[in-house]
Amino acid sequence: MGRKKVVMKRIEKKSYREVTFSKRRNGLFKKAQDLSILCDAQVAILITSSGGKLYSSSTPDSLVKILEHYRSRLSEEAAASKPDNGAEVITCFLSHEIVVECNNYFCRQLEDPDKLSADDLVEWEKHLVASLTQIRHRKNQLMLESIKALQEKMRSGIARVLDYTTKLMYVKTVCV
Amino acid sequence: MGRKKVVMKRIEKKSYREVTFSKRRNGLFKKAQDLSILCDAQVAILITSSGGKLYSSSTPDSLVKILEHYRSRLSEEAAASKPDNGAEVITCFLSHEIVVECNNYFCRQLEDPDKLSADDLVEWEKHLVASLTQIRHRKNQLMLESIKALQEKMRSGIARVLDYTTKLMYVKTVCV
DNA sequence: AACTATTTATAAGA
DNA sequence: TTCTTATAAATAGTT
Repeated sequence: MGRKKVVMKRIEKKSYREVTFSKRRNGLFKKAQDLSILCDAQVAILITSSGGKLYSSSTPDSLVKILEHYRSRLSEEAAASKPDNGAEVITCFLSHEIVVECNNYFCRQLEDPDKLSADDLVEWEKHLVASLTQIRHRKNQLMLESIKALQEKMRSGIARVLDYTTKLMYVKTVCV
Repeated sequence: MGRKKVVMKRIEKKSYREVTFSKRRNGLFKKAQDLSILCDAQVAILITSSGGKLYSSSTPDSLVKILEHYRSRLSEEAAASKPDNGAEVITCFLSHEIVVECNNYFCRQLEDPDKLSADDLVEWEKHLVASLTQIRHRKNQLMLESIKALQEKMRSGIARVLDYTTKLMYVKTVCV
């Protein structure tokens, strides 16, 4: 959008590059805000210039909120019986599992590069979705088991103490 | 840019809103990429739709770095005052982003199969390993914290019971 | 998912 | 730097 069509390539001259950076950065932020208003979405943009300066279109809080939202969605299935740090732990575990699968898949592709077709990508997507479902299911199972085990531990621990106490009190009562 | 000038206000009709969201989201991502190429900048965008779906785009391999940078700043600022939820949130997001990048990477390879060189693969592997290490580290940290918290809970629970028992026994002893 | 009339963004010039 | 303006690019409404 200008007097001439721009070639998509790094602008070599520093002063031109900086002017364009400033203009387009503002344009991007404006478009982000429009999108946010029109479509009722939350948008966060982070930019680092080649000089290392950091620009952001949203307040730090809003970025955290967006990420927070994402996290709560990830662990929403566990929301009902959420222990202190359990959700975070298992969320990270889940991510770990995906990374491992990702890695394995990549290694398999390496062995046979011809296999990297569109059909394979579709399969890969299916695979990811299936894995996610499976992992979420397992995550829930593990969390519930973990919670039950801990509850049981606490209950039996306290029961033992109470039992001991009762006996002790009985003895005391009888003997005193 | 269209048949009519748009009023800057939430689009009420859901189907229109979704179409506009999709169009403008793509537009925003494209502009981000253009900015990145022309001005040699790193750009990361995070969007959550009103439906709660998460979208993100970033210049290759940069979102992780940008978020990492952001996270370290967040931790510095929050270190003195409040416990840092942002770090955890972003750690989880990082994991998500790895999956997205994996996907994106595959897509990029598809477009230009010649690019699938040994060097690229080595770089990618390094990247994955680094992410994995980071996530494992965080996972361990969180698990340890979780275990400590639970141990503390059990200890204090049993301590309360013992304390109560001691008092009860004292009363019994005194009164009987 | 395409198309196209318009609006919007912006490259170059002042 | 900021403004102006010709033109490229994005997209709202339509098909």
